[in-house]
Amino acid sequence: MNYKALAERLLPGEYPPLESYEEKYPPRNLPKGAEVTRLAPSPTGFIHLGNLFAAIANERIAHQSGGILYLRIEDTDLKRKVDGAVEAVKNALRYFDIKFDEGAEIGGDDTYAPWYQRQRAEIYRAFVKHLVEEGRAYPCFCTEEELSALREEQTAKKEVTGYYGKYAKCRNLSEEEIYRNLDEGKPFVIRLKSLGNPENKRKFRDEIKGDITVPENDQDVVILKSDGIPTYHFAHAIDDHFMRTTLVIRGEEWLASLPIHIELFEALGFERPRYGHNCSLMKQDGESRRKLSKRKDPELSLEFYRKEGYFARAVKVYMLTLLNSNFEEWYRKNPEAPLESFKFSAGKMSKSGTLFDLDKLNDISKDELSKLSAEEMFDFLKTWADEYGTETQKGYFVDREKMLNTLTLCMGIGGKKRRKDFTTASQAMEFIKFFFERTPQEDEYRCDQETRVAVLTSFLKKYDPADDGQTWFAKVKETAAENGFAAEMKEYKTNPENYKGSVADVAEILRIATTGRANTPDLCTIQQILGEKETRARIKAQL
RNA sequence: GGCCCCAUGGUCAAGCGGUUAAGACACCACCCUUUCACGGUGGUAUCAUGGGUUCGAAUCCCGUUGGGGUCACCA
Repeated sequence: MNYKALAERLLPGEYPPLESYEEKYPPRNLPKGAEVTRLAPSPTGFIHLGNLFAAIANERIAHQSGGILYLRIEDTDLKRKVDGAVEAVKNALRYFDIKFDEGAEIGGDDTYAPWYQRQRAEIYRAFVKHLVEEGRAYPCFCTEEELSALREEQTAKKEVTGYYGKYAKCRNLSEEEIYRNLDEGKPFVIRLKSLGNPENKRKFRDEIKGDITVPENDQDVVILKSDGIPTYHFAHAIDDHFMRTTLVIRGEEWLASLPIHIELFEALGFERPRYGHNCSLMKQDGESRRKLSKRKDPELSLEFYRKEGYFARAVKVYMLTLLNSNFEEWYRKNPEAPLESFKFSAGKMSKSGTLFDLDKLNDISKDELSKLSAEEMFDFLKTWADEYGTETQKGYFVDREKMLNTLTLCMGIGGKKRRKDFTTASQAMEFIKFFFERTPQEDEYRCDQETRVAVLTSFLKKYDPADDGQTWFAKVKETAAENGFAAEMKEYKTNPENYKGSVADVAEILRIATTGRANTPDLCTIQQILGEKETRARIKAQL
C-alpha cells in the first residue's frame, strides 16, 4: 500500500513540515516547577459547580507554581455551540475570581493561539496526514447504520463494543477498495490504527489517584470526523502538546479514555502531560447519588448561585474545603490570610465522589458575610440588587445613610457578637425588609388573641420613644409581669407552672407585632429607628 | 455486561501497623442571654463484609458486597 499517495488523496495539498509547528509553538520559558494548566470547556455556555470545582484546582496549581492558566474552547462539535457562550463562561468564572493568563478572548500572550479548536484545523490535519503516511491511520467508510448494527451484534454476543480488531472492517480494505470508495465520493472518517492489546496492563501514575493500572487501547478511534474536524481525543493530544500543557486536571469521567490518549501521544511522538483525574461532585438523587449533570441539575449552575446572591468568596472557600481536605484547618488558623497563600496540592484531592452539601455552604456563607463591614455589605448587596433585585429592593439603596445604619444593626456591627442571619444577598434583602415596611406576617403568634391584645395594649401605654435600651427592656418586663408572664427568665425556669410564659414570649409578641417576624435584631433599636409614629401604627394595627 | 475508579458517622473528612478513631456541617440537650441571634459546653453517630499477614490491622494482601464512571463521527 502506498500510504504516501493515500494521504495525499485523503488530505490533498501542501502542509507545513511538522517540525515547523514545534518551532512555532516552542516550549514555554517558565521557571522550573511552573505548571501550565487549562480550562477547556465546550461552548455550550453552561457552567456548573462541578466545572468551578475543577477550575479552582487548575487555577491554584498554575498560579501558585508561577505557571500559566489558559482558556481553550473545544468547539469541534457544532451541535454544542451556543452564541455568547464564551462570554458567559468568562463572566461566571470572573465572578469567582478565576483569572486566565491567556486564551480565547483573554488577551495576553498569543504565541500559542488560536484558542478555538475550529481555527486550528490545519494543524490537526497536518498531523493526521502524517499518521496516514506512516500507516498509523486509515480511512473508514462505514455508515452510521453499519456501525450501530455492529454494536448490536457485539452486544448480542456479549463482546466488547467498538471498532477494533476483527471488527475494524475498513482497516483491512485493499488499496483498490479504498480508491473505489473515494471515487464514488463516499464520506469517510479517519481512524487511528491501534496497536494495543487491552490484555496488557500498564502502570500509570495519576496525580490525584496515585498508581493505577490502565489497559492498552485497541479501539481504532475516529481521529478526524467526516467534516474534516478532529474528535476531542485527537485535538486534546495536539493542543495540549503545542500549548505546552504540563498538567491536565480533569474529571474522572475521562479516566476511561486515558488509554486512547496514551496511544495517541505515543503515535504522535509527543511527550504527554501529567494527568490528575478528580472525583466528580455528586448529587443525592433519591436512594443513590450521581455526578452533577448539566441536563438534570440546572439549579446547580453557576448562574443559579449568582441569582440567589451567593457570596463568591464563600462558594470558593467551600470548594476549597472539598478540594483539599487540609484547607479547612488551615483556614481556621489563618482566617486573615489571602486564600492564595494556602498551599494547594493535587495529591490532597479526594479520590472518591463528594456529595455537594448545601448546609455546609450556607454555614460558610454566613461566616464569610459576617466578616464584612457595612460598606462592603452595602456594595455586595447593591451589585446584586442592580442585576437581580426588584424595583422596591433597588429603592433601599437610595438613602445610603439609612441603608448603612440598617446594615450595621442587622449585622450586629459594634455589638459584642456579629449576627449571622442570612446566607445570600437575596436572603439579606428579605431580612432587612422590615425596616422599610412591615413584612407580611411570616411567623405566627404563639398565644391567643386576648393575650396578644392585652400585652400590646399595656406596652403601648408605657412606650416612650425617648427610652434607652435599659429602660425600654424594664418596661417589657413590667408588661410581662402585668399580664401573667414571668419578668425574669430564671424565675420562669424554676416555676414555669406559675406563669403563662416568660419575658421572652412577651418580647416575641412585640417583635412580631412590630416587624412581622420572630427573628430580628434588637427590637428596641428597631423601634427607635422606625420612630414613634410608625412604631405605634404598626402595633395598633395588630390589636 | 466488559474495563477502570472508589469505600471511616446523615454529610465533608483526619488517620499511613500500636490513637480513648481528630475536626467541621447537620441534629439533640444544656449554659450564657436585655428579647432574636451570636457564642460556649456536652451528646447521639463511623472504620461495608469475609478471609489472610502480623504479637498487634481503619491502616498491608486477596475475595465478596456496595457505590460511581465509561464503553459515539459528544466533549
